[in-house]
Order: sequence, then C-alpha cells, then structure tokens
Amino acid sequence: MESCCSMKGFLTFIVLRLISKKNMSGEEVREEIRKRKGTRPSPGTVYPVLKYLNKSGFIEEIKHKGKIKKYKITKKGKKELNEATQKFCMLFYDMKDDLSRRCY
Amino acid sequence: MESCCSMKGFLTFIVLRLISKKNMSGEEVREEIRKRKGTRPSPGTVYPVLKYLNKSGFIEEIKHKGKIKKYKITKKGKKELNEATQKFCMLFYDMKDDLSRRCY
DNA sequence: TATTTTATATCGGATATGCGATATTGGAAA
DNA sequence: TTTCCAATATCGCATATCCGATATAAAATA
Repeated sequence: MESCCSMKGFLTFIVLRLISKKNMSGEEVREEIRKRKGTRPSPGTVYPVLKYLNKSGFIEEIKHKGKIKKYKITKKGKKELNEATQKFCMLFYDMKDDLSRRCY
Repeated sequence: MESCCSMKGFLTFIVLRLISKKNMSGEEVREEIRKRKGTRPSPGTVYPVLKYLNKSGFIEEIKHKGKIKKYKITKKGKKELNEATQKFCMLFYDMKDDLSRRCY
C-alpha cells in the first residue's frame, strides 16, 4: 500500500461524470484529471476506460474535425451515472461539509 | 469489471474517517459500512485495514471491557486524514451539489 | 514530400483491493 | 465446567486498477 487513503479506484466514475458535464476527448479527460489530482493519468489508463464506457453504451463518439474523438454521454450512461452517484452519496454523505468548507 | 463505477477503493479512507468521528470496534465499522453501502464487508476485508492503520500509527487501541477492541484516531492519523480529505475534495469538489441534494 | 508532433490504441505486468474460508480466543450461557 | 457464540485475526486467491512501453495514424510543419 503506497500510503493511507491512496485514492485509487473510482476512475471510471470520474470519467463518466466529466463527460456528462461536457463533451470531451481523451486528452481533455486527462487534462481535467491532472487539474484535480495533480498527476496526469497515462494514456494506458484513460483510453481503456473510454473504450469500456463506449462499448457499454454509456458514452458515444460525436463527430469532430481532425483525428480527435469527442465523446458525449448517452441516455443509458445518464441512468448509470445517476445510480452510481446515488451510491456515492450514500457512502460519502457526510463529506458534504468538508467539500463546502475546503473547495472553491 | 463487474459494472460501471463499482465504487471499489477508498476503503482505508472510509474506515479512518469513521473512526475519526467516533471510537469504533471492527464490528461497528462493518455495521456502519453496511448501512451506507448495503453490503457488509467481510472480516477479511475490515480487520486487515484496521491492522494496517494501527501499525501505521493512524489509530490506536483503547481500553474496553471484554474482548472487543475499540480504536481511536491518533494525532498522526488526524494529520493523515486531513491530507487525504484535501485530496478527496480536489477530486470531487463538484459533488457538493449532489451530496446536498440527495442526502438526508 | 519528409519530418515531427499529437491523439488515440493496445498489451503485459506490478500492485492494490476485497473476499471466502478458516482459525483463534475470550466471554456468555447452559 | 462445558458448550456455544461473537469478535478478532490471518491466509490465499481472484480480480480490478492503473501504469509504462510501444504502436498507429492523422495532422501540422518544415
């Protein structure tokens, strides 16, 4: 165990959540996570997650110029995210105060 | 992958957080997590986490009647938790609204 | 056109994570 | 005391998670 509370896991949740807020490419996802965590996840981390979400029908490619692929969340993805968010809230409901106090 | 957003990980964080709020035994930790997640983590899940937290100096045993061991967070544990909470907030700062809206 | 850069894709592997099964141990109850 | 139960402890394992390395391919630039 690298350190206590290593904050591993939840990546799929985070990515789906990011895309639900704004259509994004893989690189944009990487950059947004870097902003939040300080470290940029490697391509080998992000692209398999996108592939999985796409294959599962939770996100879909949208037309975009160039080779950049942008994704948007699907109806099925919204349902999935909604359920996952509910679980998240059950688990962390008392983080409310911390989040309000510490975050801009 | 069992399903999207499987909510794995973060268990160590959750356990340390629970103990920081109230001195707890292993069984109490299991029960509190059951309340939140719906499923009770197995002994093989919880006790190794307690052992790790104890060995790391983040929690310590307190006297208690019977064979039940209760733990309390240490000063070092508070520091650790504080840092972990900060990371958590950076990562999930925009869950604030969901938490407020969905949770009692 | 040739070269470089950038975005995406994939694969193997190291490590973390949590579980099931089982053992142990102290107290309660018979 | 003997039996039973509940809390703790440990071990091996299946799986998830993420990364580094590498490949591919398209666009930008020289």
